[in-house]
Amino acid sequence: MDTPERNQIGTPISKFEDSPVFNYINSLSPIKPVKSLHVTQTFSSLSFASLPSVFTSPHVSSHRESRFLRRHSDSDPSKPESSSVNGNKDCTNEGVVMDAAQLYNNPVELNENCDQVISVGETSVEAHNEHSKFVIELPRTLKYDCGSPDCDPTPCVIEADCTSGLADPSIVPYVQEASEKLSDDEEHAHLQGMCQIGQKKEGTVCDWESLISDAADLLIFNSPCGTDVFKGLIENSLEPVTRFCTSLVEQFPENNINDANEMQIVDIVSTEHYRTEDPSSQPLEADQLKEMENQQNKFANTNSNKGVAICPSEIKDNEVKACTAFACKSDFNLYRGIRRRCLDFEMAGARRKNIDDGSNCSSSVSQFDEKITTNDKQLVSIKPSSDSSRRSLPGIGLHLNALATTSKDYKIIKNENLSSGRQLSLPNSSASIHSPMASQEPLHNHKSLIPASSERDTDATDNEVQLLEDASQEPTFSEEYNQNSPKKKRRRLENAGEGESCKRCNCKKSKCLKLYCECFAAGVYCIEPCSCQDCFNKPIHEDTVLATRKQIESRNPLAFAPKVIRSSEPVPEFGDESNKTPASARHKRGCNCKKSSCLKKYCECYQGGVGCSIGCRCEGCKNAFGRKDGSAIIGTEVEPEEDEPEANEKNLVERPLQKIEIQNNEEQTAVSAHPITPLQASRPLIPLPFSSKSKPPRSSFLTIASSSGLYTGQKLGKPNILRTQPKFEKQIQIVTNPEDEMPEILRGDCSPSTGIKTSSPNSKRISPPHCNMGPSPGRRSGRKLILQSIPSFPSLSTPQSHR
DNA sequence: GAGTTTGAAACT
DNA sequence: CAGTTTCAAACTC
Repeated sequence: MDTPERNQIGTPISKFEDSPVFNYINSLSPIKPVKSLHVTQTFSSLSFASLPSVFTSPHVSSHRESRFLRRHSDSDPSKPESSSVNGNKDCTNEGVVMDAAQLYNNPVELNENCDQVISVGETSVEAHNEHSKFVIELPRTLKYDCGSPDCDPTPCVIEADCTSGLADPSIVPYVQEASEKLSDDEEHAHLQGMCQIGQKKEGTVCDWESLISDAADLLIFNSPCGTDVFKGLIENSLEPVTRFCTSLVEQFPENNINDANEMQIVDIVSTEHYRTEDPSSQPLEADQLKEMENQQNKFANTNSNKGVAICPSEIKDNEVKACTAFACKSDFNLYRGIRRRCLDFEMAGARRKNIDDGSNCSSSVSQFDEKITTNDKQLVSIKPSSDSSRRSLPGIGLHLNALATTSKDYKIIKNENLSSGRQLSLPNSSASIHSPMASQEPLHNHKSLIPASSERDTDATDNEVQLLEDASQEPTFSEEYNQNSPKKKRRRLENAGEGESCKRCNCKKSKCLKLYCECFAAGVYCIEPCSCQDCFNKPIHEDTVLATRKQIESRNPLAFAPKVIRSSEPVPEFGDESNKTPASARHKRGCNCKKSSCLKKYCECYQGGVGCSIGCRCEGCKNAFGRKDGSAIIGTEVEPEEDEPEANEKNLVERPLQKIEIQNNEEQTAVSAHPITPLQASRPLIPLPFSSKSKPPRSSFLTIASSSGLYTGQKLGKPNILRTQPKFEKQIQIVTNPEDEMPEILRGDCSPSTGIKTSSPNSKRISPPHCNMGPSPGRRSGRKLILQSIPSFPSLSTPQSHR
């Protein structure tokens, strides 16, 4: 896959185009393969190398051009572009797309990137090469500068999205408040900018198509909703997306009520996603969603005329996505997972800073949190009132796992199991903004929610509401949750096992402040299901947690990085091995098993669903996923349960991209419904291999996948922030192909299982800090992009994959 | 449910 | 860096 891919890239796109699947996909959505490619690229921004390749491929370029051309043409007629204005618009539109991708990589950057994006978009029409540049540039911009002047306007998009995330009617007021509270004018400026942009957008009806197309892309990325959902959602969501900015702008200044309505509508969209993802999700939401849908339909009709978009729904949903915004529902989970870990602590720290500093970022972050919280409340009980309390909550700093990030996720989480969900969210404003991580913060707030939900998925709604309320009232809610006896927790975990990857810890001596603690290692706060004793891994002890984290990180910067790294590309070093070993992913440091033969979960490699690599020091390795010696598991050696997954993965890897793409599309569509893919991609990776039996991999493993978006996968089972691998796994087994496909994409990023091997198992090197995203430059990045960005669109993936 | 095994994490 | 201890999950009964 690796080396050949690029070469293949050169292969005529026609191949794919010709494929029935490709045609089918095209027919399904307005989105053109080009876009998907584009998007993916953007997402993959992380991987620079890959991008170029993409660009190089005629296929991609052509698509892009077509896409951009359309936009421009559309936009142009409708609106005479004033450079600045148009730029903003473009940014918003493209920015959205970009955002999704970026979000993964660097949510924060998105804002800044907007300008670039805009330029890119324009340039793209002229020359795709520029796009490549653009993509490349993104990473550069990654470092978020709150102060960056350029960013302010464009960034608004992202921020707006985030704020829009507040979209929930209840949230709106909060958002406004937050905006008001924001010490920095910048945020206001952003909001205003967004508003302006949104207005501009409104002004241009023509833009809709372009927007829609963009939105479609976004949608795709965001949620791989089932085809049905996808169609419907896309239509709805797209509009909302485009509207999104405008609505936000307008709404803020104008009426909350109106906004609320719109927001609801938007929410509906998001909720739909949730539904798709987790049917079991909160009943309340379901009802609400229905209502929302109805309203939405009405609203859409009315709005369509107005031209005002209400993307808030997406925003809302995306909140978790938060920043990632629309992008990638499917992906969000994965990305989250990945980032989550890396970011979590950092974010937390950042967050603190923000809080302390009261910097703009912080404000924004806080807003997110609040918004999120509000959303959650709404979701659960729809009680905004608690916000104030939450704000006061000390623990805010911790971010929930990325998983929970999106509002959807929240819902899901609630439904599924929050247990895993709570990550220590990063407080950083940037973080919040950035990625799903941002959403995580909210999670933190949601902690109460999470725990409740975690335990009782089914009952979640009522309980959740109460919990939420309680939480709002009591800062320490998390502790309360812990009440459960450890055994119970374990049981839960076990039971949840499938759905919740999130296992909860049972620490007795570590106070949950060491890596021994799965929760802590995963960057998540301990919750109810945890049976830990003397736990300090709670929002209440945020400071302690952060300090400890820093300490640990100082010792080992990668301590919180995902243990299993899956790269689409084979790691250069391990190239040979990669070939040998079937598993695409590798354990960061490699295992050291001596008695388990790497056939039990004692083995982190096995647990992670990855094969052992050269880096492993294991003795008598029989890892079903891939032996240290290089014997591939692929077909032959597999353990019954695991084997299948692996085989699938392998197959997937080897399978023609087309298939994968197709599947991906399906999955996406389905995925929207099923978080699975994302999750899988993210955490699930590891878990996947495990049979349904296999418990969800530990957080650490999950991390990679999870961080990224892992979560998505969880939808299937339970959305918990951390992982709901079990379901995931099941799905995987069932749908092996689809998953694999997704995973590949994901893998490219992180997923352990299929990904081509990337990281060397051996040493820690693995995940760079960015880590999650795309550890290795070059191809990986490319793939990652694909996966993350939009797994969905085949076209994208296929071309690359063929490469 | 209790106890054992295992290997990572932490410590020296 | 290597060896030892600590720890909690995974596993067994």
